[in-house]
Amino acid sequence: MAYTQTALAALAALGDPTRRAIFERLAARPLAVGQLSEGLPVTRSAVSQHLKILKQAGLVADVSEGTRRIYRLDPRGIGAMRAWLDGFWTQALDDFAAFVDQPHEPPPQKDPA
Amino acid sequence: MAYTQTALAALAALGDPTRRAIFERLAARPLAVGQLSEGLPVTRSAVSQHLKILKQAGLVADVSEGTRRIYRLDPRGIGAMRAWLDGFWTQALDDFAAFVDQPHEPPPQKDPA
DNA sequence: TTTGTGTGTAAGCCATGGCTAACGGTTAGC
DNA sequence: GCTAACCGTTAGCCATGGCTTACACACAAA
Repeated sequence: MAYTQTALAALAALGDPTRRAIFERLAARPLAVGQLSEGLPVTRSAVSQHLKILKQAGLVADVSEGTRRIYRLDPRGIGAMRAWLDGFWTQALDDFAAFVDQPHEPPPQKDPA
Repeated sequence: MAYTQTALAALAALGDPTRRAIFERLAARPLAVGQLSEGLPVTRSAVSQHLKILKQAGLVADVSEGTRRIYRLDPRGIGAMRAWLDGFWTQALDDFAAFVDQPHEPPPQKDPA
C-alpha cells in the first residue's frame, strides 16, 4: 500500500482553506500562476508556495509553457485519497450497523492485554 | 449539494496528524476516550478536544455507556468526502487526458473577459 | 452521601505554518 | 545586448491552533 503516504500528504495539503480554493479553481480549468492568484485574496507568492505543497502531495501537475507555468489537477493524489477513504468506508458502515443491530452490546473490555 | 459543508469540515479535520491517528484507531474498533488516549502521545484532554472537532465534522459518533463514552466511525463524514472527491476525479482524468492527447494545445487565454 | 471513575471545558503557553515583501532566475521579444 | 513578463525562493512577521494544566460535571458503587 504505497499510496498511503501520498494519501496522507494529500489530506494534509487539502486541510488548508486556501489550498482547497486553489484546488477547486484548477478543477474548473488549468491555469497559470498569475491567473490563479488574480481570483484569490492572497499574493501570487503565497499561491506559488501552496502549489509547491499541492504538487508534492500529487494533487496538481505543472507544464512549462514559455515563461508561464500551467497547473492542472493530478489524478494520482485524488486516487490515493479515494483508495484511503474506501478502506474506512466499509468499516464505518459495519460499525454503524453493529450499533444499530445490537444497541445493548457490552462495551469493549478495558484492557484486553 | 448540502454535503459540501460536511466534506470541507471533514477535510479540515483530517488535516491534522493527531486527528488522523485517532480516526485510524477508531477504525480498528470503537473505543472510549481513556482507551484512545493510552495509545497516543498526547493527553486525554487533547484527545477529547480532537474528538469534538471530529464529531462536528461528522467523522465520528459517540454513545454514552455508563460513565464512559464510546466513540466509533460515522459514515456520514466519510461519505461526504467521497462524494466531494468524486466530483473532481473524472475532471482530473479529463484534464490529464487532454494534456496527453493534445500536448501542443495553446494555453488558456490570459483574460477571457 | 461519599468516594472514585470517566469525561468535557476553560485558561494560557508556545510552536507550527501561512502570509507579505524583496530578491534572483528564466524566457520571449525588441 | 537590453527590457519586460512570469515565476520560484528566501527572510521575517504574526496569527492560528494544538497542547497541557487545572477545574467542573455526570454516573456508579459503597
